[in-house]
This record gives sequence, C-alpha cells and structure tokens, in this order.
Amino acid sequence: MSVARNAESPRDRYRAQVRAEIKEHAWKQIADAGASALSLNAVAKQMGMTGPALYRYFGSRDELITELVTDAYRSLADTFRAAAAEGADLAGLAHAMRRWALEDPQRYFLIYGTPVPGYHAPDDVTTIAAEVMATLLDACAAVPSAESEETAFDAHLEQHRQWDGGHPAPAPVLRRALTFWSRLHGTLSLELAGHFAGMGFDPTELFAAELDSLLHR
Amino acid sequence: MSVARNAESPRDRYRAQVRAEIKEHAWKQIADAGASALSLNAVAKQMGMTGPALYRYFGSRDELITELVTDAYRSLADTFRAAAAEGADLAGLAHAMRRWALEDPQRYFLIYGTPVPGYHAPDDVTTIAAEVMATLLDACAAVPSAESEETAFDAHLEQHRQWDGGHPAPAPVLRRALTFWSRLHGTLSLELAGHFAGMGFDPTELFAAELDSLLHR
DNA sequence: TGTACATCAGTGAACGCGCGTTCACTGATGTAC
DNA sequence: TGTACATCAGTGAACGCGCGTTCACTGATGTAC
Repeated sequence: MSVARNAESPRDRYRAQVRAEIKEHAWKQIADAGASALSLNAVAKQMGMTGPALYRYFGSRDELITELVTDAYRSLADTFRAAAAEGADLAGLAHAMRRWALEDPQRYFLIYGTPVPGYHAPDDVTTIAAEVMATLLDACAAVPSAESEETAFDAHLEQHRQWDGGHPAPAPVLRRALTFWSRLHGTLSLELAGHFAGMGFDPTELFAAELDSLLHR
Repeated sequence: MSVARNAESPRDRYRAQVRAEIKEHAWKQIADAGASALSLNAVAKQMGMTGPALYRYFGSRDELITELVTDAYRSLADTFRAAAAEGADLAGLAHAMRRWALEDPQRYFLIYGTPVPGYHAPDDVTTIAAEVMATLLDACAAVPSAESEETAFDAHLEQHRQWDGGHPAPAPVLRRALTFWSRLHGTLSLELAGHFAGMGFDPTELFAAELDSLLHR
C-alpha cells in the first residue's frame, strides 16, 4: 500500500485529460443532433477508441450526461459570478447570459429545454442550479429599489416561499429574480429554437426591450 | 374503374379510425417518455398489431411525428379561435393557452420545446404555425391602445418586418403579440419543465403577474 | 541504474435488445354483375 | 340473392443497424526495491 498522496500522478493527469476529451466530443455530438442522440459508442469511435474503453472514465451513459448537465450549470454560474465580479449590474448579467446561451444553444437547452418526463435530477444538479439562482438573487438585491407599490405577486411570495436554505430575500427581490429569469428565458428560448426565423426583426432588439421592461418599471 | 365518389366508404371510415388510434397511442408514448422515444414498433405492439402494419397508415416515423406536430398546432389554433369566438380578450387567450399547455405538457413542448438541430419543418407546419400567430395578432389589434409613447422596439419593428403574407399589423400590435408570446412562454415553459418545483410559490400567480404586466402598462 | 511487480488503459468478442423498414404472403372485406 | 373478382389490412420473416454494457485478455506505463 502506498502513502496517501494528494499530488496528482501522471496517470491522474492523463485520466483527467481523456475525461475532458470525451466530454468535448460529447458536446459536439449534442450540438449536432441533440442530447437524446448522444451515443457512447459514437463518441468513442470519434476519438479513435472502442466503446467499452469509455467505461474506464464514466460508469454509464447517464453518468456522462449528468456530468454534462452539471458542467453546463457550473459554466453558467461562473459566467454570472465573473460578470458580477466585474461590477456588472442586472443588465450586465442579462447580456452575459445571452452571450452564454448563443455560444452553444444546445448547452442552454440541456439545462432549460424540454425535460424527459421520467427523469429526476440528482442532488448535485439541484445544488448547482440553486447556486445560479443565488447569484441572480444577489444581483437583484443590489438593484436600487425604485418601487412604487407592492404587487399582488409580491404578496403571494411573502407567504409562499421556501427558498432552498440560506437565501432569505425580501419578496420584491425574489419577484425581480423570477421575472428576470422567466422573461429572458422567454425571448431567448424562442430565439434559439428558431421561432423568430423569417419574421424579419432582430431578436437582440426584443431581448433588449424585455430587459428594459425589467429595469425601468 | 369505379365512379368518382366523395362519400366515404366503410373502409375509409375504418382507416380514419385506426389512424386516429395510432396517433392516440403515440401521444401517450410521448407523454410518458418524450418525443424522441416514440417508436412505431412499440405503438403497434400496444395496439395488438405488428410493426409493419403501421406502414399502411403512415409512410414513416417522421411522417407520423410531423402529423402530430401539425395536429398540436391545429389544436392550439382551434383553442385560440374558440376563445376569440366566445369574445375572450387577450387575457382570455392567455388563460386558454395556459390551460391548453397544462392539459398535455409534452404536446406543448413538441411545438415550443427544444428543437432537433438538423430538423427543418415542412411547409404545412410553418403555415399552421403562422395561423396561430395570426389569431394572436387579431386579438392584439382589438386591444384599446392606451399607449403612452412609442418604444425603441416599435421603431425597430417599423423597419424590420416581413410578416408572412397578408397580415400587415401596425408595429405596436406586433410588439404586443411578440411580448405576449415570449413572456407567457417564459413562465409557462419554466413551470412545465419543473424549474419552479420546490420554490414554494404558485406558478399560476407568476403567470397572472406576467399577464398583468402585458395589459396594464 | 536495473530489475520485478503492480496498476490500469484499451481491445475484441459477445450478449441481448429494439429500432425502422422491405417484402411476399394470407385472408377478410367490399364491389360488380 | 348468389357468385366472381378486386381491394387492401395485417402478418411473419428478414435485413442491417446501432445501441449500452460485461468480460477476459494484452500490453504499456508507472512504482518499489
């Protein structure tokens, strides 16, 4: 038995590298044909390996997908945090989110797209998803509250909320975050799905208008 | 050669009935495991038939799916038209749409969910999709225009529009329709995808709030 | 520095499965005289 | 009303395919003395 070692061995480095390469090819495949078409054998072939080899790196196809989902959430969370760290306000977050989504639409859809009816996400995924929300909440709390009146929805939120641990935000902040999320997801997902194609206008303008509706009202 | 007959023969009736039954089972399967899991063989088995039998009714799996998509659009269009015929205003349409979506979430997602990257919809589908939009535009045009000022997005729409034939609506009406669609799709799709689960509030309230934002501002 | 051993990445064969789709056929149903 | 014929729904076998996953193996890489 060897001494407990925290330092990474050459083999560890290699493992990490191959794992990353597998994921990269998996993303490419998802971008080409959607997540449901992701095939371990196809990924292996593309890497010049045989299918079973991948089982050294991922326990199953589901495990791979779960990790891609987690990575996607983490990437979005990082994008938000980075923007916030550079002093971006809510509008800044919105644009960062849009850029992130346009960068790889299928990555966006893997998270916020059509769910598979039976599937239930593992805890890790739920946790990291909540982190994204937390970053958004922080940004919403920082907005100067030029609120005129309390809305009916605020009143509802006041009474019905069980925000996952440690983030007790006032109702108007919660409302702002939800509205931000929902409104921007609305334009963004329709745009990414191609539903505005052939209508002639620039989706960027609609996104900007919706963002505006969030801030100046 | 027989006389040209418009009347439906018993065989025609039977055909129509079996076609309908196939679609019904297909919908059930989609509801259970998503559209990508739809299998002709599985549908046939569920009906007590063998796979090849279905080819009497549909040319291919793709043809079946295309017809389901078309039916979904038609169903939504009918829902809108029926609501409009009963004198429903924009809010009425919104609630009709929500009811329609909740009735069968996967049907909603088949239309407005994650698109398959390579897929391009046939013309029939595009046409019926435009019909849905047309109904929405009519309802938007009927709203009394309590507009204070012209928005920047209105100005953009004024110059960039190529609405598919015969529906030259003024920019503010277009804008209202797009905002309606995008905002309600935002809340609705997040709700249907289960992203609000565990947050404690009632999605109906958020939907109502978003609908309110469309009407009173 | 060199040898002996342990680790482990990747292969190839195999399993069982379900898929979409074609084809030649059978038997029931409907039609025409 | 009864017989001859045409239509056509559905079967069963078959094709070729790709999938996820297991298993026993080989050979290269890294480790310990």
